[in-house]
Amino acid sequence: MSAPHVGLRLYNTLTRAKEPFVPIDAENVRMYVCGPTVYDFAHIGNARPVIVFDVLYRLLRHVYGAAHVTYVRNITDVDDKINARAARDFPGLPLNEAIARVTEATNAQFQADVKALGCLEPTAQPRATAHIEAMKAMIEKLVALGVAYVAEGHVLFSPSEMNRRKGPRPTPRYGALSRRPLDEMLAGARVDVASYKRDEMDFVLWKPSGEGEPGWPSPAGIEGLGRPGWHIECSAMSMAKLLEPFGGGLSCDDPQKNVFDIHGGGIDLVFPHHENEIAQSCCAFGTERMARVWMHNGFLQVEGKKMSKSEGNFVTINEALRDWPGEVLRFNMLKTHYRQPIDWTLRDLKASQKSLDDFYALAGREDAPATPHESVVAALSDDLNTPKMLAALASLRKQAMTRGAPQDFSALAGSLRFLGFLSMAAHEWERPRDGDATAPDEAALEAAIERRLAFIARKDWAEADRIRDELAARGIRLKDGKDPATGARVTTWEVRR
RNA sequence: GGCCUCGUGGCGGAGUGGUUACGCAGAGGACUGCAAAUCCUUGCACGCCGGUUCGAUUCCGGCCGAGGCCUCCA
Repeated sequence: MSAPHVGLRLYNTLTRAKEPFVPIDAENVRMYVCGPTVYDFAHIGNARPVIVFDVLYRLLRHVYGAAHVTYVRNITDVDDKINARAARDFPGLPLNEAIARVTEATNAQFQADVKALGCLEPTAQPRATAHIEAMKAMIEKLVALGVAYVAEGHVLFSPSEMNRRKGPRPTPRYGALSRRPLDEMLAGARVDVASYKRDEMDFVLWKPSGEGEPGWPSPAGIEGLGRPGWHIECSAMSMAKLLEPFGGGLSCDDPQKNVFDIHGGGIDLVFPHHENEIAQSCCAFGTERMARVWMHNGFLQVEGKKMSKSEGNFVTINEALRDWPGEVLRFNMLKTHYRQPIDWTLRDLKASQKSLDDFYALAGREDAPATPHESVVAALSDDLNTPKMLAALASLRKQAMTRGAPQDFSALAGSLRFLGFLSMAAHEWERPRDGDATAPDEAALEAAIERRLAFIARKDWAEADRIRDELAARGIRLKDGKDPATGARVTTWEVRR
């Protein structure tokens, strides 16, 4: 493995402070990020954590070695929203089949979307439906410990019971992550007051499935079929992928083995989802923490407004990819620090496109390995400061441009590749993408350029400009350059967005 | 009501107790038949009021303002 890295600092929501990152085991750095619920197209807001934690994944691989980082991003494929969607879209099919259609199609779309955004595949992408047994085992453990109880076919977790416990090992206070005292939550609670709950704040670990709902045999003590609550899914899947393969798990008494390094997600998940995950996992394992570092990305607005279907500014990744190369969306996302709110605007997208055009033109032909310059690593090591990283890239660009210096853009190219950019060949980037209705006939275009150059040679400016104007009307901009050796005019073109 | 984040130049967005990133846009220049592109140069800021300090945009307090979460949500 590479040398221990002392510079990485990450903001930890648990402590509300930037802290030096020290992995539990530098040979096995482990990160879990809450993934999508696959019931509909992912929107551009969903893309933010995917891109942000992809950058962190790349950084961790760089620091600790690619073979020493495990990145898990789950797929939630059991959820009442999925059921509703399946019933709506496939009314004629048996529900289980309809659900399978919805989750398969949505997941395939999601995978294609995030790949287009330049994201590496996580080490594992566990599906909830493949980990029902782990969830049940965890639920049974929580019931046995007395922090969860069975009522009317449900299993409920009791935060107040958790806070009453004084075991040999301290568990965190419920509410420690979101910093809200339990009694205050109760006072202002706007949660379902269901008859089977002992307490308003109790949340569901397992619920019974009625006719026409997906179901699995219930945990011990409950008859019939049921399905898991949302929160237990992540506790079980992180256990299955980040604890058990490394010697931890429900049968392991060593608390040290039942904590992983980083847990990420959107800031809206802090409460209740992550609070509940912590409650479940820490009680089940008798640990003080579920993960050492909790990271949360800020929200995204579109043109200054909260994205919503009623506002009509709801943008799916898929739609955005029709208008922009994935790398432009990725670049645009990284212009803002991940904890800040980001305003997604057309204006910024255009600027991002321009920046990438520039990078491709300068460094797109370099075949440098995907190794980041130290200045890029330094910027990212400061809590993923991507704006500072962009300044570092600008500096690399400037250094290479400096008059008299060799035109070596390999540091820039290597850094961009490391960050998931420059994945296309430069000439591919400059050409319109497949399916673009405005894609010109390149042969005809080259011929027109030749004709124009001929007119220029005769100083027939009127005819030469006429050709340029005609092309411009079709959205094609000509750029005249000089061959550095001969001084001859060299004309290139680009499609204006 | 509770918890949290943030207020930096036309815009985006870093950072710092004193020499004020970076990008886009703007201005001037070079180049060009004219443009575009490219290159060079360049103007513009730290919400308000106090305090600490030799000195604060940077630390502390207050105020004003914006946003988020507390319900499914990235």
